[in-house]
Amino acid sequence: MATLKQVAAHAEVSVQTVSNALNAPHRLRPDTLQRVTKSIELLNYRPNRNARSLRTSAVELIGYCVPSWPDGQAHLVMDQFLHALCTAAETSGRHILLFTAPVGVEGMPVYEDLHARRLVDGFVLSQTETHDPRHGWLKEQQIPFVSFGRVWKETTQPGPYVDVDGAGGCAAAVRHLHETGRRRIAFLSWPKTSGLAEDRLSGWRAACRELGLPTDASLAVRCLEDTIDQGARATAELLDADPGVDAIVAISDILALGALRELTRRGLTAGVDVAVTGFDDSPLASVVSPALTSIRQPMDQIATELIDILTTPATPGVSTERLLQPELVIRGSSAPG
Amino acid sequence: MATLKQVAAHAEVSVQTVSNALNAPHRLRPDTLQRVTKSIELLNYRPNRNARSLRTSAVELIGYCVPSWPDGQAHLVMDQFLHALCTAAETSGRHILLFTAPVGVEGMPVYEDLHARRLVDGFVLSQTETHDPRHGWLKEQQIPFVSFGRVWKETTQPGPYVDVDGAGGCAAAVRHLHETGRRRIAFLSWPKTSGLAEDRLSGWRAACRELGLPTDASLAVRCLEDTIDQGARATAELLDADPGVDAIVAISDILALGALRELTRRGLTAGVDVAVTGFDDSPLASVVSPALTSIRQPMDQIATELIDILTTPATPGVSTERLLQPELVIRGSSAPG
DNA sequence: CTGAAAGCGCTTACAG
DNA sequence: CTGAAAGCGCTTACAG
Repeated sequence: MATLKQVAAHAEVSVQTVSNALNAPHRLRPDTLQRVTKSIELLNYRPNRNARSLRTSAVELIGYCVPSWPDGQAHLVMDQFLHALCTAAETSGRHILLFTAPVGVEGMPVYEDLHARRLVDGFVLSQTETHDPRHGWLKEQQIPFVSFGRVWKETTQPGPYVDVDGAGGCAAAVRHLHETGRRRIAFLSWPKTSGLAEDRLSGWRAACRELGLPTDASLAVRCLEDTIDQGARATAELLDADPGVDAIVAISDILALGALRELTRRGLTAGVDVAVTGFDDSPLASVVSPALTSIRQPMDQIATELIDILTTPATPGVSTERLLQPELVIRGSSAPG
Repeated sequence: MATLKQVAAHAEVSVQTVSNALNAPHRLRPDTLQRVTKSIELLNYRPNRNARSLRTSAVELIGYCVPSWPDGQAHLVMDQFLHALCTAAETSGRHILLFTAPVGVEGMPVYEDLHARRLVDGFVLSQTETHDPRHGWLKEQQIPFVSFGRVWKETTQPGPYVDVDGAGGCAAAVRHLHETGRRRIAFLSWPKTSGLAEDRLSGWRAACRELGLPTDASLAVRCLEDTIDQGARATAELLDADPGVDAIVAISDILALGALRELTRRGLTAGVDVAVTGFDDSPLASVVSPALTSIRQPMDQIATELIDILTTPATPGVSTERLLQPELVIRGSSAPG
């Protein structure tokens, strides 16, 4: 493995000059630069990142805690997110370091340790929970971070974030359903304790009101778990109580799949008799039949913004609170043919 | 941020002694050790990993290339795998570094670069393909790696691997179905070009023969894509051609879900009229109704073995080719009630 | 059991 | 535009 020193000897310049050739090429005379570059290639030289990091005290590594899930709960878009995050990090010359940590405040010593030992420069948080304690903790410790997702039920956000406008997404789904002739649109939701659920629900309610559609309490159903069974059961209750329902906006693809199953069981055709939409545009959406209309989070953009915020020094006038618009992907479950 | 030097000054010993307190505590007199330990805690000292790595030229980081998937293809157990891999790495004092790379041999410069710049000590490969070029390339470059999955259609494996006995898993599924009274067991597979598919298929065939069950060519159906639609279509063809089929072993959970859908469509009850099994025990398996019997890969053990092989110096007599047995998780789709 | 010293491979003021 | 030198924070023979 060649070192700076060897390259310098080979090119007959000082190590400083080789370093400059790599990090500030404009400082070299073109002929010197070319000579040095040639030696670098010839010796197949690669700067040792550890030496560099030791000197600059920047490791160009970003920590991300791999979520762990209760049994049967899937994170169907995690591979999309990780891929996007990784790509965005690489575009800025960085990489993602994965780690595990206990949920909540118990996990914070792990974050602190990784940062103190200089394994990472900062963190990307996700799976933000209502009253998530991590953000405030990291802020207090002055450890750099950015959050994918707002901290719900806080008056002010405890740090920079990127998030998707769930209310906007659900409102767009309602408008699409209205345009295609639906007039009694139900909402399949999660428990009230979820800030995420309340956000999305509010989008459904606002859009329905705007369009003069009903928003009876009975049209908004809560599922305790994010499973197909729960989605199917809630749909059954909904249709039993109110046979006039002609569309269902589900807060997740999984619940939407449950709705589709219940429709099939009743001999109804999704997209014809009752329209259904999901959320996340997970791989499942395009794999069922009819394919599921779903609200897609712009993963690449999310990842780019996260890395941008984390790696750009705070600039007055540049907001570090960014709300992105999701995209409604229309398929057969809401628009047959 | 405290340094070794500061801790040494505080404890009134040399830096060497502090270093020993951390890395070889048995070398210190108990009272010295205690004094040093106290100073470490008091100053909240954490060794700088970059300095250590520069000195020892080991970064304790393992590279893993995040797979990217064609649209609609999900990797439903990737989060389980990553979580297990991360945990196993941490148990050995290491971490996972994520990166992206082009598929096949085009990606190799990325691997080489990461290793040359000392961002990682070695690699864990997965998503092994038939005639995968990566293994041989890394071996030639003497870059440490271990593979999750054999390289199919090679006579000898080009390096250490951990894999799951797909044939054994499918054979276990067949035996379970036979025990519960099934006598005409079909197999839902992928194209012949997939070594993985041939392995699993061979287990189905061997177990059927052993039990005196039919293995007609018409009982083994190929699906071109791993989608629910394809699984449903193949199941329809199968049942049309051979109404006597009373069980289906599917090579993936997705295809199994397709089979379940087709059974429902025909008014048949999965687990009663026709038994169905899947592969991977993905989160989907427990989310459908009836829940899906599936062949579970032992992710924690896989991850532990991978990290063990990668971090243990080659020892004569210790095999670095490890084939693990999957576990059949029995649910309603093959055993109602 | 403990200490003084060299060196891992870089970057960066500073001087010429 | 280029070079000599210090130093980032560790580990590790070596000597006492």
